[in-house]
Amino acid sequence: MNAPALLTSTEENYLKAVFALAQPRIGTNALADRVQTKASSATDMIQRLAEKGLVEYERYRGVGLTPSGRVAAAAVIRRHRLWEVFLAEKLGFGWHEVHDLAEELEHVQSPELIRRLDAFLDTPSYDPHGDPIPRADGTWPTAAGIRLDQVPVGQSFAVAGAADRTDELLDYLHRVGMVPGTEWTLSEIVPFDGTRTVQTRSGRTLDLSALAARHVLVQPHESQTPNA
Amino acid sequence: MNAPALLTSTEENYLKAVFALAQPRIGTNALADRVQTKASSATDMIQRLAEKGLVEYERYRGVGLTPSGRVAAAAVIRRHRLWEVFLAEKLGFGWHEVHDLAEELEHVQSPELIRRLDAFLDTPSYDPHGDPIPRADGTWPTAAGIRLDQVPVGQSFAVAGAADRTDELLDYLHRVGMVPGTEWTLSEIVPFDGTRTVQTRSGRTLDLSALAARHVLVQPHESQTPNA
DNA sequence: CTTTATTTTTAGATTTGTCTAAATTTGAAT
DNA sequence: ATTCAAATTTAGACAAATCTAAAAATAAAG
Ligand SMILES: [Mn+2]
Ligand SMILES: [Mn+2]
Ligand SMILES: [Mn+2]
Ligand SMILES: [Mn+2]
Repeated sequence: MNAPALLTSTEENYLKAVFALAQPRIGTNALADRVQTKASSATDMIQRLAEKGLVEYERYRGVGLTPSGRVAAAAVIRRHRLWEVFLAEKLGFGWHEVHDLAEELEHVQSPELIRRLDAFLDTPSYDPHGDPIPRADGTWPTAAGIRLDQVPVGQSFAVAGAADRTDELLDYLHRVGMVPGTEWTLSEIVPFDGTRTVQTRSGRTLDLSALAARHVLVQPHESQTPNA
Repeated sequence: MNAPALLTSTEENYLKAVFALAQPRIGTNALADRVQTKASSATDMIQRLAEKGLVEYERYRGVGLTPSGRVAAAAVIRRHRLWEVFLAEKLGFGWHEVHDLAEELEHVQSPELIRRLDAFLDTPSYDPHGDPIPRADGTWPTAAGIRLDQVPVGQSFAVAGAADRTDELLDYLHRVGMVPGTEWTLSEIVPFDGTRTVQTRSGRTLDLSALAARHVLVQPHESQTPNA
């Protein structure tokens, strides 16, 4: 049971990609796509990770994480998301800007650094995108919320996160002010196309397409049933 | 006048080493020593940096920085020392622990990150070791202080830094409480061997060898000439 | 001035991560 | 069953960074 050998930044990036995409396995092309490389390179790396016991790999059949691979991936994701919280909360970056920076910071190797960063940030459970931050013991907080398209009319809620990390989505939500922590009430659902109208306490209203609503995660408040 | 091409972590580490050691030139062995590698590897890297115009290199004659090499080195040192301040001030690391972590963090490439980190730390002028932090415009604050062995008896002062970064020195000073920001008065110099006795306002005294005194940088207060 | 010791550079090999192009395998469609 | 297209793997090459061992230049002694 020797301590897990240190991984390179590249290996860590591949592990995260396998974690994100494997259900329970993922093919070489999709993986290569995710880590911005070619399928042949992905095959190479997968074979090396398989020898280290981090992924289980069967030729032509795809790749998945082993238990120890899952542990390693969770550690990287923990670092990534803690840095994202730091960048957003302490340095004032927008949620659409933090990912690329965290992608580099996550590879700085030091358990003590992460312990102290975690404490400095008051042990957050979710990152600025609403994604759960694995705990130091490897367990995961439960998902941050439900999708806005599943909220009934009249319900008020706080924005908890976004369902994916594309720049288009994050920039849009940032621009219209639907960022984590803001408070809204769903005032209408247009039957024709599912468009949602939401409003702030101060009365500002905003229309969201059904597609957009499907990509916003929210935390509903206890329902103040309008009239009993 | 294209923007300076991005440098690898390794190139940045070599540049810092040349900056630290070249006065005005440094040999391959000393350089290799500093970056923990072999002379042959250092030669390779130097030749590549020379082609990029960052060092001036003459075979068998040693290597020094060009003006643009000095600019690049200052930028790396700025990042390194800002991260050191962050680690010490915000995360509570001791001054003897911050260097190795900063050695990694300094390579994260993002001008905006450094701008915001600098502001978050209130634009510090010195790092936890008392070394000056190059400003965003590339200029340098003046040195933090004078050596303790040059302070006269009766003089009070604040510890500003250490004259080198060896673990032995930093651990020792940390253990006896002579860390940056602490206040002392020099009460005696033993004529025989130059031992210094210093004391805190609360009366705690501490003896420092002449050797140790030579490695502590201090900021003297205006002299309260004991009796006019 | 020669010889010797030191420093520095080259030559050749290795590891990591990547690429293109060619060869295999798989799975789906006739 | 054949044929075909897509996915995947191999083969071979390359750049970055490193190493060891051998060659070359410089500096120091004699
Ligand atoms: Mn990354
Ligand atoms: Mn995130
Ligand atoms: Mn470094
Ligand atoms: Mn320092």
